[in-house]
Amino acid sequence: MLSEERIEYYRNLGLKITPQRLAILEYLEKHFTAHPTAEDIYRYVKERFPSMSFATVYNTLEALKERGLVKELYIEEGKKRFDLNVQPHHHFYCTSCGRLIDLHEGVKVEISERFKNKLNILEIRVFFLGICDRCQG
Amino acid sequence: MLSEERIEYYRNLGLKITPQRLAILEYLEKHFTAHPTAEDIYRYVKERFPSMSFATVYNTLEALKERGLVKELYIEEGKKRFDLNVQPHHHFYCTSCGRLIDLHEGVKVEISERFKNKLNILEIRVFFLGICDRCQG
DNA sequence: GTGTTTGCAAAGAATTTGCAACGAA
DNA sequence: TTCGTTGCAAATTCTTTGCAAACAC
Repeated sequence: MLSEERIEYYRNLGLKITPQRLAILEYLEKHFTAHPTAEDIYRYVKERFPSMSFATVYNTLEALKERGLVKELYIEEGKKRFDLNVQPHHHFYCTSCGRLIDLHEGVKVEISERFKNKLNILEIRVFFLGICDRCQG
Repeated sequence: MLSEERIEYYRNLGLKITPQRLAILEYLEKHFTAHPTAEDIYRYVKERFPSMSFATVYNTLEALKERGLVKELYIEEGKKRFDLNVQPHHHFYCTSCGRLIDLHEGVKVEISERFKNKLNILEIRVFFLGICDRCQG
């Protein structure tokens, strides 16, 4: 359940707040680090809104993306994942279970002066592949 | 045109060398850093083999992947790109022109002990987004 | 009331699969 | 000869689009 302030926040960004959008936003806020696919969101929201269609999921996510509220990710699969966390951060992907883990600190990237001068780097994403703690031994 | 040694190398990996596969391998070797999509490869090879189908492109790439000769990449789009360069390296993606540039050196990643202990990291991929030299100014 | 959103169905893009004919070794 | 490959077409998966009815504001 989103607070009135939260709803107002989204409304002030120019989003018309429909019940469907509320449900999608609730899902995203509740599963902040889950990197859901459109399918994940659809399945969840469909329970409360049986008439919900994929078009609405994609429309809403597109509207959120335009306002900088979500980021699209393509991770080792031919489908989008949506990340409500738009703060720069990195990801660890478990090749065993497919889990995607956010890494906010403990990662530092150094770049040579040559690249810094040649390329205008706006964002750095580090993607780790390996076996997560749960899948080990 | 692939050399006999090169062809023998592929054959020794258990690949049956058909003319179609030769054309695909030639394309990949000639465009080593191009990160082509299946479509790119298809278009090129179709010129010499008008009967070429996407199924053959995908089949061949799958066979190459199984032998560790290509890597699949998903970069900011819902389609695969194929990288013949399987040596660990990083990528710069130009958000202006879509060009993907290989970075082999000048990039260093430091990880905290905590992550190193918790997660079994097998591969690190750094993905830079920004404006490439050609698109600046 | 106005303009946006919803949701259906259809279209589109990328990839995969089934299978008969073919061809490399 | 044998078994893997080719290539067509159909199926699948994911995403987008057109449009009339519904709804937020």
